[in-house]
Amino acid sequence: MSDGKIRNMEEFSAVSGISRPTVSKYFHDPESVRQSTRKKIEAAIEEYDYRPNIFAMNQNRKLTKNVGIVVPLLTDPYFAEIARNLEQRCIDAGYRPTLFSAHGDPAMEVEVLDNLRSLKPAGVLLAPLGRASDRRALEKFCDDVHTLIFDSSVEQFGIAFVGSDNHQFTTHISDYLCRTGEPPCFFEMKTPANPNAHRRRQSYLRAMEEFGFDPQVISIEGEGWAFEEIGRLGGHEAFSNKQFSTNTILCSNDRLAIGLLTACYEQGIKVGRGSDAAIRVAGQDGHPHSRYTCPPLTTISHDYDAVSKHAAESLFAAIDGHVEPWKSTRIEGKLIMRDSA
Amino acid sequence: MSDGKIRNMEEFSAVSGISRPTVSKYFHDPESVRQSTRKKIEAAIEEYDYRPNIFAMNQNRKLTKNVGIVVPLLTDPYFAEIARNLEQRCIDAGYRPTLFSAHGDPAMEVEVLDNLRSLKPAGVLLAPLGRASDRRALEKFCDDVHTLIFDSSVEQFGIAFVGSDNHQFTTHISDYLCRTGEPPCFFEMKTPANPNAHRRRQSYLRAMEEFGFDPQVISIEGEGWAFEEIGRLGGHEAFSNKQFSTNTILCSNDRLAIGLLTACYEQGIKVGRGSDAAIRVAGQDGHPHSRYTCPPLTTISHDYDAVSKHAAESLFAAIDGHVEPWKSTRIEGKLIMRDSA
DNA sequence: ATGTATTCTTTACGCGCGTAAAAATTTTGT
DNA sequence: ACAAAATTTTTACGCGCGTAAAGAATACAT
Repeated sequence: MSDGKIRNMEEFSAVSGISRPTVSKYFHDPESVRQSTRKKIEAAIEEYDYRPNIFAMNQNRKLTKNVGIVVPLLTDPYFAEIARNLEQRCIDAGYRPTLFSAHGDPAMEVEVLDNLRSLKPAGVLLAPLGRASDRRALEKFCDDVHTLIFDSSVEQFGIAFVGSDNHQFTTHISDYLCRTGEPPCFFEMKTPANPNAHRRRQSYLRAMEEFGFDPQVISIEGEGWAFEEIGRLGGHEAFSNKQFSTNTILCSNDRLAIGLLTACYEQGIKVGRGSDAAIRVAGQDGHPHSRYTCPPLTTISHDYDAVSKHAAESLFAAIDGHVEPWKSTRIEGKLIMRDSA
Repeated sequence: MSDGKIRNMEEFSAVSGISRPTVSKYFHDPESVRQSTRKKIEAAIEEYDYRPNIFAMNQNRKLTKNVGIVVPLLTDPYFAEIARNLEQRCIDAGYRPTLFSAHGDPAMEVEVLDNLRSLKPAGVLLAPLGRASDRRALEKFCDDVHTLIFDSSVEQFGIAFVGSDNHQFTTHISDYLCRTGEPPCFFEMKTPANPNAHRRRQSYLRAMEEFGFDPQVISIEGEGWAFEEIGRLGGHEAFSNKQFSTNTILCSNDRLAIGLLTACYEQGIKVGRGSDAAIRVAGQDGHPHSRYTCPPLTTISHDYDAVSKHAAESLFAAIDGHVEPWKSTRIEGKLIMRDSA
C-alpha cells in the first residue's frame, strides 16, 4: 500500500477498520450489516473509491447479481425500448444487467444463451426469436437458469411468460375500425418470424366473426425480420392484384404497416380517415416511429411499462425463491388513434 | 467426477491427457499449441462440452478478451446497427463484446464507464454522448483503457477517432441539392445533443459560400435525443413563421428530417422532386428507416461497414501493442437519391 | 544417429474474493 | 446488572483459473 491505492478487500478492510468477511457481507447486501458498521464502510469507500473485483465476486458467489436481457433484434426500436425499460428495472433492484441480441439469427441465439450461462446469471429475461428458435437449446437453458420469457411465448418454457394480449390488441383495433368505417382486411406475412402474428390472425378471424363481417386475410411472401421492406413489396403486389376487398387494412404489426404506407405513397394512394382518402391503415405495437409516418399511424400500443414491470418483478420473485406454477400473463394494449385510420 | 460432468480444468486436463497449463494456454490462444495437442483438446471439448470458468479466467489474465461497445442511445437504429457491426467484428476477432447504452444520460454514461472498467476490458469502442459527456470521467477512462472513439469526436481522447466525414456529407448533399433545384436552407437544432451537428452546419455555410449562394440556417428549440418530435415541432413553427427562403431543406440529420416530413404532412405541404411538390427535403445519416418515409428520404449515408471495420481494426491493433499517434479518420458517405429531393 | 529447437509437463504459487464455524464483542430487553 | 440476541471477528479453507521456471519429451534438421 505504498501509493494509497487499495488493491484488494484485505487492504480495504484494514483502512475501514472492519473485518474482511463483514466487508464482503456488506458488498453482498448493505442491509445485512448494522448501521454503524455500514457508515464506516461507506466512509472508507468514499475516501478510497474501492470496488471489489467483480470476477472474484462472481466466481465465488452461489448466486450472482447478473441478469441477462435477450432480445431477437436490437435494431427494432420496440425491442430496444423494452430492453431499456427492463435494464433500468434490474439496476433499480440491485442487479447488473447485460444486454444481448440474437440479431434475428437462431445460431446466434444459441450462442448468446451459452455465453449467458457462463455468467452464472441470477436470472434472464428472454424474448426468443420464436418459431426459428432452437427448441432444445431453449428448453435446456430454461431448465438451468431462472428464465422469464417475454414478448412471444414458446411452449411453457421458463418460470413464466409475460407479453401483450394479442387477442385484445387485434379485437380492440378491429372493433375500432369496424365502428369507424369499413371492416378491415388483415395484412400479414405468410411465414412470420414472430409467433405473435399467428395469434393476431386468429384473433382477427374471431373478431370479424363476432362482429358479423366476412374476414379477409392477405398473406404476403417474405422471410426474416425486415418487416418494412416485406410490407412495402407485399403492399405493391396486393394493390396490383386488387386483393383488398374493403378500404381498411389492419396490419399484423406496425413495421409491416410502415412498409405498406410506403407502398401507398409510391402508388399515389391517399391514406387517412378523411373522406378524401382512398384507404385507411392501422398497425399494432405502438412502435416508437409510428408517430412519424404519413399519416401518423393508428395503432394499438404495448404497455411497455406494465410489461417490463411485470416481467422484472416475476423474475426477481423467482430469484428470491418464490416458486410459483408456470403462468402466462398477457397485458392489454392501448389504442392510439391517429390519422391513418 | 462421479457423473461425467467436468467441473474444472484439472478434471478436463485428466480426460484430455494434456497438462493443465497447456490446456490453459490453448484456451488463451489455440494457435499457441501444436496441432496434435490441439486435436486432443478439441476432441475432449467435443466429448465433454467443457468451457473454462470465465470469472476465474478474467480475474487472472493480464489482458482479458473483453471489449466494450458503448453507444449514446440504443433506440436510435443508427447506433443499434453500427453496434451490431462492431459486435460481429469483435466476435470474429476472438473478443467477447459487451454492449452498453448511456440512454442519452450523462450520469448513465459515467456509470457505464465505471462498470466497464471493472470488466478489465482489452479495449472499448465508445460513441460518446458528446457535448453532455462528463469530460473528466471520459478523459480518465481513455487514459486507463484502450479506447477508440467513434461517431462524435471529443477532443483527442482515446487512441484514435473514427467517424463519418461530416464535411463531405454536408458538402456533397448541398452540392446535389443546388444542382437539382433551389439551394437548400439548413434545418438544425439550436442546441444539438450530438456535436456532429456543428460540423455539418459549418460545412453547409462553407459549401454555400463556395457555390455562390446565400446560406440560411433555421435553428429550432429542443433538448435531448427525441429528434423526430423536435423536428416536427420545429417544422411547424418554421413553416408558420415562413422561415424557409427556398423550397429546399437540408436537415442536420435524418431523424430531424423525419420529424419535418411529419410536419409537412400535417400542414398539407407536398414534398418531393416533382414539379407538383411544394418543397424538397433531404437528410443526413442513411438512417435505416429513411427508406420508408413519405416520400422516401434523400440522404447521405454513413458507410456503416467501413466505419465499423476501421474502428475495430484500429482498436485491435492498439490492443496488440501497435502504438500510433492519435489519429482522426473520417469516412466519406454515399449519397442516396430518393424521392424527397 | 546426434544436436538443436520447440513444446509440454511438473511443481508451485498467485489472484481476490465467499463463506463456514467457533469465539468474541456489542446491543437490546428485562 | 444480567441474560439473551444480534453482530462482528478470527481462523481457515475453498473456488477455478493464470503463469513462471526448471526439467522432460518430442519434433525437426543435419
